[in-house]
Amino acid sequence: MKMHNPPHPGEVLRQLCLEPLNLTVTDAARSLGVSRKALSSILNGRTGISPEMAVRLSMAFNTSAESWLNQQLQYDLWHAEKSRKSLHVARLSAA
Amino acid sequence: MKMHNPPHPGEVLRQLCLEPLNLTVTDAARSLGVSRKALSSILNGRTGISPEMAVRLSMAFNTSAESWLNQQLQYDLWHAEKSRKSLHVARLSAA
DNA sequence: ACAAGTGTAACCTATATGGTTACAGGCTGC
DNA sequence: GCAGCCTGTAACCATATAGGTTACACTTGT
Repeated sequence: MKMHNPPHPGEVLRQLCLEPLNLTVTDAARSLGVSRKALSSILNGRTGISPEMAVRLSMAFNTSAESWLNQQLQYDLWHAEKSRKSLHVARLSAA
Repeated sequence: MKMHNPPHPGEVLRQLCLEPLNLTVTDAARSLGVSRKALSSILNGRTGISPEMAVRLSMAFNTSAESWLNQQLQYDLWHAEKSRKSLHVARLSAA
């Protein structure tokens, strides 16, 4: 049912990529070709994973770009669903 | 392999939701609770599907918000992959 | 004490979403 | 012909996001 608060992709990135390799934020950012601030912002849940960042992560960690964007999608969607009740939309489909 | 240029979600929206119900852009926008310009911009591939818009579509057409965002993800990712070669990223993982 | 790593604030930029208004073109019916 | 409706879109606005640089304070290890 996927009803639980999905973690921010930044948490996953830190736990699954940086920590196992004992990478510092500074070093990882340098390798990714982004600023230390950009990576820190993701790791601390302040910024989402952009399509370009997903491609960078896939290159550096030999993973799937789609999986990163999918985690971001789940995270964004979960928060968007919280405002579902406040949107006034008329039903147009059959049922 | 999903290697083909994915269609913009706006095309799909028009063909699968508006046309079957004989909905005008004006009427659909009113029902969705957004401006006619916002919907037109999506239908013509100029704007992506935002999380909030995905929830609106799911309410109006009794569909899954996730499916709309997934289509958007595929579309965005396909374009982001095109710049993969121009990004300088150092490999950090094992292989 | 000093160096390294970290989070983050302040500032800049570019881009994206979406609203309102207004216009021009295409139909359709009278 | 003309009125009415639908459409795309331009111009303008506000807001939010992503990312860059610089600088600062804090913590930790040597």
